[in-house]
Amino acid sequence: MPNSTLYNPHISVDCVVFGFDGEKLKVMLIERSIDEQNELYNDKKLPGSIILNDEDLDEAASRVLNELTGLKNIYLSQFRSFGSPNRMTNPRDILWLERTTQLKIGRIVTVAYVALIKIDRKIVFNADDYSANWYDVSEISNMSLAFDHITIIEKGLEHIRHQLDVEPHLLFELLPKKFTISQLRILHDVVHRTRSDVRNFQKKVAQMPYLVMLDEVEEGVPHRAARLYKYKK
Amino acid sequence: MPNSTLYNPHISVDCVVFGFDGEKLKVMLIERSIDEQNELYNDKKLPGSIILNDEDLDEAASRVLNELTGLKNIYLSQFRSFGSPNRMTNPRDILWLERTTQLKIGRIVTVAYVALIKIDRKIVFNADDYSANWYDVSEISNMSLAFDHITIIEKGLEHIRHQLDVEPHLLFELLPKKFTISQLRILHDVVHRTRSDVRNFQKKVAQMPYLVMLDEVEEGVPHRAARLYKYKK
DNA sequence: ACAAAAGTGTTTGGAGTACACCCATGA
DNA sequence: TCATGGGTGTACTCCAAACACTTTTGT
Repeated sequence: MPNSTLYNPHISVDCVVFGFDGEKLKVMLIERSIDEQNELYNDKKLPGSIILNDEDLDEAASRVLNELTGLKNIYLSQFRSFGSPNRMTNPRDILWLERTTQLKIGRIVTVAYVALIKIDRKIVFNADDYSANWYDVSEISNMSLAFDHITIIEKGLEHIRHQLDVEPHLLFELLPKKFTISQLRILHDVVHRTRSDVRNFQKKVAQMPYLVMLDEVEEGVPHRAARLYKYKK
Repeated sequence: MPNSTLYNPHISVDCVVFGFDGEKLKVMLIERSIDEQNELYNDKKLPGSIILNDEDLDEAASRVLNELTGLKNIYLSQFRSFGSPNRMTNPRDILWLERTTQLKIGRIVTVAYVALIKIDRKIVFNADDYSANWYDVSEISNMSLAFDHITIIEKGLEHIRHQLDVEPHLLFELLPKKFTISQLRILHDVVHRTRSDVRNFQKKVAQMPYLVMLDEVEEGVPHRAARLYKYKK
């Protein structure tokens, strides 16, 4: 549990963790339960934490992801900070914060990150006192989330879309190690909200030096098996 | 002077303010003098401030710019936060902070903004206890700046270059209300570090719906006067 | 044999790039 | 009249987009 000499209770990090299940773009959220006058209230929040006193922001975000998933070397990129005084106005959020941190909390400015992870990695959700799940990004706007986390997810989505325009190879962070061109195309279309032509896509992909064709095909599909590829450096 | 009930001494904003003098891209820096054991030490810093307790981050950045220049409606965009514990390790910076704020200071996380302003606006630098000047961005790397402000400027420059790729009309924030195509081209080339062809540039510019030709030409030039344009919405 | 997705070329239009000369003005 | 920058058109290349049929494999 947080301790006031270790933690800096004025600054936090939050991670918008994206994944791809083969069809939809997903975000990882943590279930939160608050006992409020004997009523149990459930909602969701982003993975995050207030920072440690001797910790850099990037380190804090890595720590959060590692504590959550057990993974290291996840693509992680800071995209924006949120510090409006009204992000702390919901009494439920204040109550939850003071209970979980055991600290007196004023305004917290949060530094937001996006992370990209391969959903197929066997993720060990550290489920002692919470559980985490994947949700469609399209469902988020109807959900009940803590603080201003809906806004943070929306901005994170915008950011990663821009970033994927600039650095298309980041798509590979979301795919399994071995993948088919269809999977890559579907992912590309999901993030760019387009429907690209199969032939033109093959052409474009053929010019990517970092995409290497393997001597393997997919297995267990009820039709012609597609060739597998991997991302090289 | 800051007062601990008004100010939040854990979070600050810093502004990387860009301007264009017709030839070079400039950054605004504030002169700082520190009296250190009877030696006067001079260096420079970005305009910035710790935030007020009830103030949003964007508001704090606007306030800083307004206090500095007297202007409102300046283009301002948050681009990154800096919170490494070592940004506060120079004893000169700590000394300066505690003297100017009269507060006990631990680590400060700063939220950095870029701003674009028209250098021709008659800026009233609020020069009671400091003075501000424009410096070539190319000179910055050899200068002595407070905290991690060199890094912040470099990242701000990267950010605004990207942003100008995405939103080319932001260039007009740096030009006077009325300008020539040459001025626009030179500015474009300075920020993109290119040398574009005059004819091709005219062609490109002719397709910008928001660029309107005026019935005026520049004055006082020792050669054929160029047509003036303005930026419309 | 059939259902389902894999894989494969050509044409066309628009955008970017390269390139050189005459024009208007002030000194 | 000369020096200085202003203003203009054409040809080529390359990339993006549109578009339909044959192949492979499992059931």
